Amino acid sequence: MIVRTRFAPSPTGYLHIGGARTALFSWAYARKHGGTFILRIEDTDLERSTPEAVQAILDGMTWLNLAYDEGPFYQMQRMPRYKEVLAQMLDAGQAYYCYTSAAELDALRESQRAKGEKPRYDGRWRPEQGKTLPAIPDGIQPVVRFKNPTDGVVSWLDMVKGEISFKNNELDDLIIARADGTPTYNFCVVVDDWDMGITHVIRGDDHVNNTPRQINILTALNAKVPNYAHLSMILGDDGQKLSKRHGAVSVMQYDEQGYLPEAVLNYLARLGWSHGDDEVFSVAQFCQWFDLDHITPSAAQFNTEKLKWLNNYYLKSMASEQLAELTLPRLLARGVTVTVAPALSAVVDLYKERVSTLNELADEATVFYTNWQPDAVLMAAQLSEDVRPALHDFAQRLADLPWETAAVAALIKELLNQYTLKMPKLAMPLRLMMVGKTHAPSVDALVILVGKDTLIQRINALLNAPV
RNA sequence: GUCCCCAUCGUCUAGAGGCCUAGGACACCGCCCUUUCACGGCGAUAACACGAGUUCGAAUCUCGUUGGGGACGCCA
Repeated sequence: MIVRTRFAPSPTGYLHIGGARTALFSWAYARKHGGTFILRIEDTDLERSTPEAVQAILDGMTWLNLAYDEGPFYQMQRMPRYKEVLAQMLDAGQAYYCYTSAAELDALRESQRAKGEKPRYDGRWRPEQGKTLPAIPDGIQPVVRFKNPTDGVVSWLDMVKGEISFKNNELDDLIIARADGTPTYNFCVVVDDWDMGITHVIRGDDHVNNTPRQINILTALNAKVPNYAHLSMILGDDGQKLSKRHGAVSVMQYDEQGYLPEAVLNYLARLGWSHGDDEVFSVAQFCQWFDLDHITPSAAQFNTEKLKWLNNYYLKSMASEQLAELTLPRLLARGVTVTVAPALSAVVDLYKERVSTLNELADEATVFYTNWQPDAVLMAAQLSEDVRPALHDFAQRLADLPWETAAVAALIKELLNQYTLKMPKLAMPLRLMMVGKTHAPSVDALVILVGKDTLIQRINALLNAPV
């Protein structure tokens, strides 16, 4: 069997983190089995679907580097096919017209709820042997309903959750075409999965309840029922459900915040799936390891701290030249241009292991390419009188020092000895001068980055400043 | 309300009846490295929701309880 999976988002918003994981798992399953991954846009809801949302989904998948082998297919472009199958089912008596108005349906549901029953269609227009149907009312466009089996059970072996079964008498005759003739979600999915030869439906577990209905329609159509794998949902950092109002951020927002796609992918892969104790792995490795047997059936809480840790890992593993290229646009976005020394790659090299996002990297780098003054209060607190002569000497001797960290370190040691100073006394004012803060990389490395002239000038300015 | 699903450290998870005195990772705490911060190294704290049953033996199987989630649209 050649594996065929699909990702089938509805274009009503951006690609959020849960959708991204569903796409990732579907994609990885196809990759693992040498199969085909299909992108299908479920845009039958004209009210809410937008071209912008389609683009946002495409952008998200591109950023994550999840390429599809077929598609994107748009359901709105498959109308003739749906109508064909609809007509066929009507002919075969597997579906029927229902003239119940929306208002009547509302009333029905309300009374059922009041009685503590599950709201469902009562089958009043369902044709049965020996049953007299109501007279067809004037002025009502009928919907088409699927004639769901009334007894027995529908069950399937879910590849994540195990056996799941529903009694058919719990299911009602769902609407498969609206009064305006357009097909509804559960029907389109069935026809598409069937036509596209989908072998594995990997989707969010909010679809578990749709599955028995889809299986029944598939069976009526004499179509092969695919395998199903229902992924549990992702909860926010606080354990709350992700929603538009609450933290359901677009994957592109992770890009904006400075996360690397490989880190997000790695994080998402480990959220609900595991391969023993492995935590950090490449996409290629993931594709080899991925399976549906090791997916947790329970919901998973998103943990930004761990994502940051992973992002830091990928950041510091990356070649500094490449990292500099990724950081440059973020500096430009801050209005910072990199036209003078030091080379951005050198700055990035020094800072990459101490930041967790590209944005933090850009923030740290800013200080090397802008004009600024160290905070006077901080400086006053760090600069003691006995350090001044040492600083003065330092500036003097910098002038013809070989420009490498070892030489700077040796010079600093020598001055400390000469003036019997402790390292922090000299290092802290220097750090403040060079990067504006005391928590910073080692002084010798910073000296090299800041540059001879700049540093000498800053030391002199400091020493000459009125106290 | 009805149906469906879920339940191991704070979080993500390992775990397929004996390898479990429950392992790893993030976070937190401590120590080491160190000129600060970070990185790195070492270490500590920390969990099988509860109750029955099956079994010589249960985190693992069954049932129940509790708790959580999802679904119940002419949305997808």
